[in-house]
Amino acid sequence: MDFINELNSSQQAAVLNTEGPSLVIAGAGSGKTRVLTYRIAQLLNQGVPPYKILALTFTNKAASEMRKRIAELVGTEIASNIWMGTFHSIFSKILRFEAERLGYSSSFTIYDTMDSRNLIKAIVKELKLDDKVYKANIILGRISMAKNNLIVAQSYAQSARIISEDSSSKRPLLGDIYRIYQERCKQSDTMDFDDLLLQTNILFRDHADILDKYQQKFSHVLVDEYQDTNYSQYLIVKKLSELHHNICVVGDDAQSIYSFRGARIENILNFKNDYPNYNIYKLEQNYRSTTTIVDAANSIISKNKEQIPKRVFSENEEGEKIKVLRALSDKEEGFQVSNEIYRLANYEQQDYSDFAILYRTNAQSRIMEESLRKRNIPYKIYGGQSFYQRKEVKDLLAYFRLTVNQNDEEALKRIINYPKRGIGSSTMEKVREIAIQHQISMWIVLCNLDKIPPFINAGTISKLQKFGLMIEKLKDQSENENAYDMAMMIARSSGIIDDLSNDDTPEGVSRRENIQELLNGIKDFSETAYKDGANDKLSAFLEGVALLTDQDGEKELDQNKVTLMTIHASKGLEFANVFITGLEEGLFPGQQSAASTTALEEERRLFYVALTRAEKRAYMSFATSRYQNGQITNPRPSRFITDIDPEFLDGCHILRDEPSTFKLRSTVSSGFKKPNITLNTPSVNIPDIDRSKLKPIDSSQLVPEMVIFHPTFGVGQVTNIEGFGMQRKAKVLFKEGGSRTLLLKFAKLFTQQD
DNA sequence: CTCTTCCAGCTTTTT
DNA sequence: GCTGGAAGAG
Repeated sequence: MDFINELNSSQQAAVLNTEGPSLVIAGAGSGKTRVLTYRIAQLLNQGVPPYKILALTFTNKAASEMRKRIAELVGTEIASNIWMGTFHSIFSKILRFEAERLGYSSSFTIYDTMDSRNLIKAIVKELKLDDKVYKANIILGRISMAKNNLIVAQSYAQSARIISEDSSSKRPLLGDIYRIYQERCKQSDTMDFDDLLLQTNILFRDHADILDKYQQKFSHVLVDEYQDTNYSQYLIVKKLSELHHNICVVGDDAQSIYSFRGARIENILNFKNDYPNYNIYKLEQNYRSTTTIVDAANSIISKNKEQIPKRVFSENEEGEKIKVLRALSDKEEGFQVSNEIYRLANYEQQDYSDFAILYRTNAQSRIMEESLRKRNIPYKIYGGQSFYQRKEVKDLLAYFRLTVNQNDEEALKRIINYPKRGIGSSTMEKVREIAIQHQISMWIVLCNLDKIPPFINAGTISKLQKFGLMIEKLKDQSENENAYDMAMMIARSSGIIDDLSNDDTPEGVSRRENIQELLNGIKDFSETAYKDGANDKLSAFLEGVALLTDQDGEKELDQNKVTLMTIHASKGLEFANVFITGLEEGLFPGQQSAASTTALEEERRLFYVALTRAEKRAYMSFATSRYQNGQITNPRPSRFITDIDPEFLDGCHILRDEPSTFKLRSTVSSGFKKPNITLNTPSVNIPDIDRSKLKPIDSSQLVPEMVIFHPTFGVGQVTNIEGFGMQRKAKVLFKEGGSRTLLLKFAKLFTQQD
C-alpha cells in the first residue's frame, strides 16, 4: 500500500483505522474523496470482501467517480462488487428483492417529482377542493417532509402538531390527501423518491429477519456527505450498522446547504452522541486555495454558532486579495465580470475553463449569458432541465414504464393521448371514476371496458381498447426481446417517431435528437448487459434509468468554456477563478433567510461553499439596481461582503461609499417611480367609477394612480407601470380581489368619461 | 377534444 | 422575463 505515504497524518489515520464508528470531518479542499476511496481500498486489502462493503453517496456522479478511483487502486472487477451508489439506487435494489413483504411487486416503477405532483393535483380535483388553497407544491412538500421524518399517513392524521399546522393554514384535509396519495401509489405499484427511503425503514422495522440479513451482509458502512442526510437516511444507516458498528461517515458541517430538502445538520453534529466510542478525524489542510481565500472563508464561517470546532488552513501561497466589484445594474455586473474574464484570458493566458460564475438563483444566469455572448466568450450553463426531465424523453420513458408496469397510473395518463388518439380529459375522468368505485387501477378498467355500463360512447371505448391492446402486446414482447429492440418497437408503434418527424422547427429537431440519444443509450445498455451476461430486458434498463439524472456532464467539462452554475450546483467542484455574483441583501442572503438565524447560517454556509471553490482568485460582485421578477430593486450590498475581514479584500472602499450613493439613488428613483403596493386587502381609498360613463383607454395613456375599470376584476387603481412595448405591464390594486399585474398587450381597460 | 389566450408565480435540488 | 397551467373559445 504505497499510497499511504501520499497522505498527511490525519488523512492516514482516517484511512487506516477501519474498525468502529468514525467521523471524518473533511474541510473544503482537504482531499475527502481521496480519503474515502483509500479507506475502501484499505478495507479490501485487509481482506474484507467487496460485497460486504456498503458505500452511500447522494449523487450518481459521486458514486461513479468513487468507483472509478477505487477501480484504479484495486481493479474493475473488485470495485464493481462493492455496494456503492446513491441512497436511492441502493435501497431501491434492496426493495425490489424484498418487495413482496411490503405488498409491492419487484417490478414497481418510480414516480419522479412531476408524477407525484400530478397525482396530488388529480386527488385535489377529485375531492373537489380549492386548488388555490390546496396547492400541489405545498402538499407535496408536506408529504415529503412527513415521509422523510417517517410519519406515515396514519400518524400524520393523528399528530396534534400537524393537525394544528394544517388547520391554521386552512388545509385541514391534507392528511386525507396524504392517505389517498399513498393508497394510489400502492395501487399503481409505484414508489416516489421519498418512499424508497421510507419503505426501506418500514421494511427493516417490521421484518427483523430481513434487517438481520442486511446487518450481517454489510460489515462496513460508509456514508459520503453525511451532513446532507435526512432523518430517514440517518435511521437506515444507523440500523444497518447496529451489528458491526463499523460505520464511517464523512462530511463537513460547514458545507451543509440542503436543509430545504430535509437534510439535518444535527446528524453530523450529534454523531458523538449516537456513537459514544467513536473516533474523530479532522482533515483540516486545504490543498485547493490560497491562504487569502481560506482565511477569508474562515473569517466568515466563524460567525455561525452551531459548528464542530476545526481549523482549516492552507500552506499554499498567499495569493491575490478578493476583488469586490460594484456595478450600477445587473447588466453592468455582467459586463464587469465578462470584461475581467476577457482580460485574464487574453492578457494572462488563462483558459476559459478556469473560470466559474456562481449565482444564488438560476434567474441570474440570463444576464451573465448575454454579456458573455457580447464578448464572444464561450460558456456552458449547468443546471436547468436535465436530459431525463425533457418532455419527449419522459414521454418515451412513460411508455417503457407502462410496458413494465401497467398499473403505473401517471405513466398511463401521460401517454394515453400522446400522440393524439382522441382520448381526452373527460374520458379519463370517467375511467378514473369507475376505478374509484371498484377500487381498482385505471388499467384494470381499460381491460374490462366490455363489462362496464355505457358511460362512455362506443367510439371512445374502441379507442381505449386499441390503446390497451397495444400496451398488452408490448408487454408480452418485452419478456423476450432485449431493451433496445423493445425501445425501437415502442418508439415506432406508439407513433412518437412519426409525431416528431413532422416538426422541423429547431425545437422539433432537438426533440428528435434527444429521443435518438435515449435510444443510443439503451442500445449501449443492451449490448453491455448481453456481453456481461446480465439482464438486458427493458425492465432492467428502466430500473437503472429511473434514478438517473445528468450523466453527460463529463464530456462537456473538458471543453474550454466558462462555467455558469448556481452555488448549490458548484459544491464539490473547483476553479482557478471564481466570481460570486449578486451579493446583495434580499438576493444573497435571500429575502426569506433574513428572518431566522438558522436560515441565515445556512446562507452563510452557502457563501462559504462558493468562496472555497476558488483556487487562485475570487471575486465578489454586487449591483445597486437589479431587475427581480420584472421589478426594479435597489438592493444594498450583502452582509457577506462586509462581514469578511477587510484585510482580505481589494476594493472594499466602494462599500464605504455605498450608504450615500444608495441614499442618493433611491431618492432619485422615487422621484419618477411610485413604490410598489402589494397589499392583498382592498383599499377603501380607491374612488369609485360611474360604470355608465366608461370609455376604453389605450395602454399608452395609462399613468400611476389612475382609476380604471377591468371587465373581469372591476374598479381598481393603477399603482405601477413598467416595461415597454409588448412587455408593458400595469400593477393594479382592485377594490375587490387585491393587487394584480396586467399585461397591457392583452388587458382591455376602461376609464370614466369626463 | 383541441387550441388559444391570459395570466400568475418566482430560492436552492437530488433522487 | 419566462413558463406552465387554467379557462374559455372554436
